[in-house]
Formats: sequence, structure tokens, C-alpha cells
Amino acid sequence: MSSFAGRMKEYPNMSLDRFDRENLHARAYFLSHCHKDHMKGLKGPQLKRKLKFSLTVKLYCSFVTKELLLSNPKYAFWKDHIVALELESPTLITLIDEASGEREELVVTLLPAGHCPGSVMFLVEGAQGTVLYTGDFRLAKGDASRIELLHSGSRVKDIKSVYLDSTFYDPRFYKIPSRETCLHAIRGLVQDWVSRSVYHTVWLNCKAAYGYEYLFTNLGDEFHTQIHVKSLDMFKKMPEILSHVTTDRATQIHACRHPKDEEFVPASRLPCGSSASDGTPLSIISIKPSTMWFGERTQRTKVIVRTGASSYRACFSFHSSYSEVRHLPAYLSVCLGLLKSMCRDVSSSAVIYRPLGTLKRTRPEQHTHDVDCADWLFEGADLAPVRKRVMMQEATPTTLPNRPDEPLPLTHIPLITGDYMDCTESNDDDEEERDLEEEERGGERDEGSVSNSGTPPRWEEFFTTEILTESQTSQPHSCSQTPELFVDDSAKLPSPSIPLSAGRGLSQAESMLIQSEDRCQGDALTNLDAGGEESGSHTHQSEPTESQVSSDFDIPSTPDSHTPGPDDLSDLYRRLAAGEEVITRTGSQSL
DNA sequence: GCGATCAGGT
DNA sequence: CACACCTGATCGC
Repeated sequence: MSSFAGRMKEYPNMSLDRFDRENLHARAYFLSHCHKDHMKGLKGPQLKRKLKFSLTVKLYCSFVTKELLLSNPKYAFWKDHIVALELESPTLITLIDEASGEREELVVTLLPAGHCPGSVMFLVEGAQGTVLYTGDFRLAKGDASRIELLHSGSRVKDIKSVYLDSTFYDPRFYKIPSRETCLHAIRGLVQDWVSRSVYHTVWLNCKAAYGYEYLFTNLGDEFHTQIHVKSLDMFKKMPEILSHVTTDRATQIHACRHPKDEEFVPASRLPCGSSASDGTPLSIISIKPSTMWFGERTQRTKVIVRTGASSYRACFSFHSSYSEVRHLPAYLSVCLGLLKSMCRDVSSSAVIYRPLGTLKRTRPEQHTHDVDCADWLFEGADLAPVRKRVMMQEATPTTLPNRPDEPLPLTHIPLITGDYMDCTESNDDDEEERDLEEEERGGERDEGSVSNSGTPPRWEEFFTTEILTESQTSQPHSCSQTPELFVDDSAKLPSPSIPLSAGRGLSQAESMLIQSEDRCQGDALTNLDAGGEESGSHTHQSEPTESQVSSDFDIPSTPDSHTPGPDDLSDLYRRLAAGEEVITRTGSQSL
């Protein structure tokens, strides 16, 4: 669940990704992507009633999101109230108060978010300044610099606030292998399996959500097959996706799901119950795309880890990693700082970077419903990661379950100390739990895979407004969403790193607000090389697989990590809280 | 019978 | 516990 309450303090008349409570009074709605946790209240009867009597209230989203949304009949009542916007086309939107007639003009621009089909960020420009709401995103370092509308001329726009997806804003996710790296590894594993015989079948155990289509299209192309899925309805106007999926069970790659029989799946049966026509039993492996599972590892792991006789975990994320999350506001503020100090207003010369003030942190062991979210958003708290699962009642500060303005007692920070057995599924259907990893072959390393491209992810390319005919859809054809669209070019931005790896100094949070006055500049934390070496071991066995793919990426890979002692941490926090320089970088500085 | 919420699952 | 859901039970209308 997104912890974002739906409104930005600069523009409280618009609601984004939340449609309940206060948001029922919004003058315009914005949906960044079609995941349920960003659609709370969207099918509620109250909103439905509101729409009936309103001529002006609209829902703005991308064309793909509109399509996905309307493919679910429960949202059909939105049909005449959705305004789909093109990506990267600034659009003037007038918010009208239907009671008073009061008007407010905004220019809203959708920017690609790389999270799932149709996902966008909203750049809002208006009387209260320019703000960026990211929704959920996965952008690699450097992607932001390629988004033209974040810039004005050669400079980054003066962005007042960034509302940031910080799902993996946690050092455990310091670095997540790029999409290409993950895809490459998965492709290798699939290759190794399906090439054995036509009875060798792969089940991609994907969470029921949009976001894996990239995997389907690429695997489909690679293996000249279509992926079996439960339904095609939502993709009927998206030929690039549609051509790669099928409801015909006779294929070697499945991503189908069936409620209820999760646990019977791997070795014996697919969720769809498919079996070979001649009665030969299928040999099935399951591959479970995961991110958090890898984040929990305390030792380096491969991109793919074998967790059982026929089951694997594959690293796959549609959220940015810690360093990627940090990069976005850092990129914006670095340029902002330069702009202010170098290009403007020479008289006031010095750019003052306000100290962070006190870090708002929360105790890891508290998870009960917090209530401060809406509150701090509107009360101008400083840079403050918010916790997840925050409920949206307005709450008085005194009800805060934790006093975020005090440094955490160090004893409450769980240090990752690193010596437990890796690669066991705690409650899974897997039999043997050993960590056999995969591979080697190809040896493309994440950091090494710098590449070309000047293009940010464009899920929109999947989309067409025409509905394809049966014959058109049955032909797999090449997909324009090639891996190079998702380049990890972290290598292009050399920068120092600091060992902030142990523990979780800053609480994990899903959304947080960063305001320009509060931001320190500098991209202090970018990854060092993860230092993956070629994994040497590959005994070839015949059992399920000791397959050889290339994926020598190790996770987690917080560079130079050592477990800081309480003194180190306490000193670090003190300095962070005081806004002191912790690391210096090319003239500017940073947290 | 519906929605909202919670508990439990992957 | 996150992720992004899904199912099922319970409660209130």
C-alpha cells in the first residue's frame, strides 16, 4: 500500500493515486499506473456518485493505464471521465471548483516511470511551483537526464518538491541488478531447461500484477514462443504485449496463475493443469521473480538462486534501488544548486543549503498503523522518509507512535551481521533447500553493461489504439522494447560511495517528500562496482539444473560494507542530523 | 448483497 | 515486514 495520502501540499486540489477520504473532494484525479495499491477508493460508491453529478472532474492518466483500468468492468463507470494524456506532452489542466467557480491552472506532463505498462510520473507546474510526483518508478541512473521535460534548455528545471517512490529506499537494496542483467540470467536458465525436450516447461511464478510484460516479450522473442497467461483482455490494444502471450496452454513457458493451487505447482503440475498431449509427464521448474527475497540475503547471491529441486528465485524489480532512488532528487538538486549558484542571482551569491534538521526516523520494530503521513505532508516537515502502511487520518503530532525527531537508539537498528544460511525459503513449497546458483556464460556484468541508448523506458510503445484481429495477434513478431531501453548506465556517473550499508539508517518508506530547500546536493551514494567476479563453478549435473547462464551479479552489494559499530553509526547520524558533510563530491556536497 | 477491514496466504 | 496482490471471514449497512 502506498503510504502517500493522495495530495501534494503545493496542489491540494488534485489527488494522485488515492481516491478515498479527503481525496473525494479533489477537483482532478491522477493515476500513475494501474496497480491496486495506487487505486484505493477508485471504485468506491462515493466517487461514483460524485462523478454522476460532475461535469468537470476527470481522471488523468496515460493511454495504457486507461486501457488497463477499463479492462476491469468494475472501473467502467470512469469511461467518460478519463482523459488520457500523451507522454511528455505538457497539458494545461484547469481545476475548477464546481461550487464557487474558482479556477486554478496547471501544466501537467506525464513522464515515463519504467515501473509497469502505462506507468508515469507527473510533473506539475503551476502557481505554487514545479513539483514532481514519481508514483512508482524504476529509472536507472542517467534516465532522468534523458527526460527532456525535466529540463529547460540545458538546465534542470527548478523543482520545488519531489514526491518519491522509496519502496526500496533501504540500503539492503543498495543496488539491484539492471533489467538486462536479470533478464539475461533468466533467459539463460530458461534456455537451459526448455532446450532439453519439449516436455521441459518453465513456470514463471509472477505476482498477479502488471510489470512482467517486459520479461514475457523478451523471453517470447528469444524462444520463439508465446507465454501462457490467464487472460489477454487487458492487452487487446497493446500488440507488442498481446503478440507474446497466449491462452493456449500448449507452450513451454507459462506465467499462468490459478487461485488456490499455488502449492501444488512446481514439479508436477502447472497452475493451468496443462500436460503433454501424449501423456508424457512434463518436467517443470518454477522461477519466482523476486526483489525482497534478495534484499534479505546477507551474503552475496547470484541473480538466480536455486531454492529447491525444481524451483528458483530470479532477481527482478520494477522499483528503483536505493542508489537509483537517491539519484533522482540528487540529480535534480545538483543541477538546481549549480543553476542557482552559477547562473542566477549573483548578488545573493552563496547558496545556502539548509541542514537536514533532524532526521525523521522510525523504529524498525513498530509496524502498527502510523498516522503521521498526511500530517507531515501538509505541515511542512523537513526531509522525512515516511513509513509505509501509514493510514491517512489526519493525526495530531502527539499521536505519533514514534518520535521521529530523535535519533534512534542504536540498539534498535538491526545490523546486518551476515552469517546465516543463504537461500532457504522459509515457508515455501520447496523441498531441498540448498543454494545452488546458476551460471556463467556470456558474463555480462551489470556495471559493465553500459550501453548506448538515449531513451528512457517507453512502455507506451506497446500501445496502439487499434484492436488487432486474431490473425494479427497470433503472429509473434519482434518487439521494440528491447533490453537496451533499460540501460543501467550507472557506470557513466562515477562518484564516490560511502559505507552506509549496515543497518537501515533511514527507515524504509514508500513515499517521501523532498523539497528543494531541504535537499543537500550531490549524489553521495552511488554504487561502487559490485565487484562481481566470474563465478567459476559449474559442474554439469543432469538433475534439474546446474545450468549455465551468465549472471555473476552479486546481491546485496553495498560497496565497502563493513558493519559499523554503534559509535560509527552514532557519529554518522549525528553528522547527518546536523547537516554536516559526510562525503564530498566534486565541489558540491551531500548528505 | 455490498463494501470495508482484517487475517492469512504467496 | 516490505512487494502486489488474492481469498475468505466478519462486521456494518
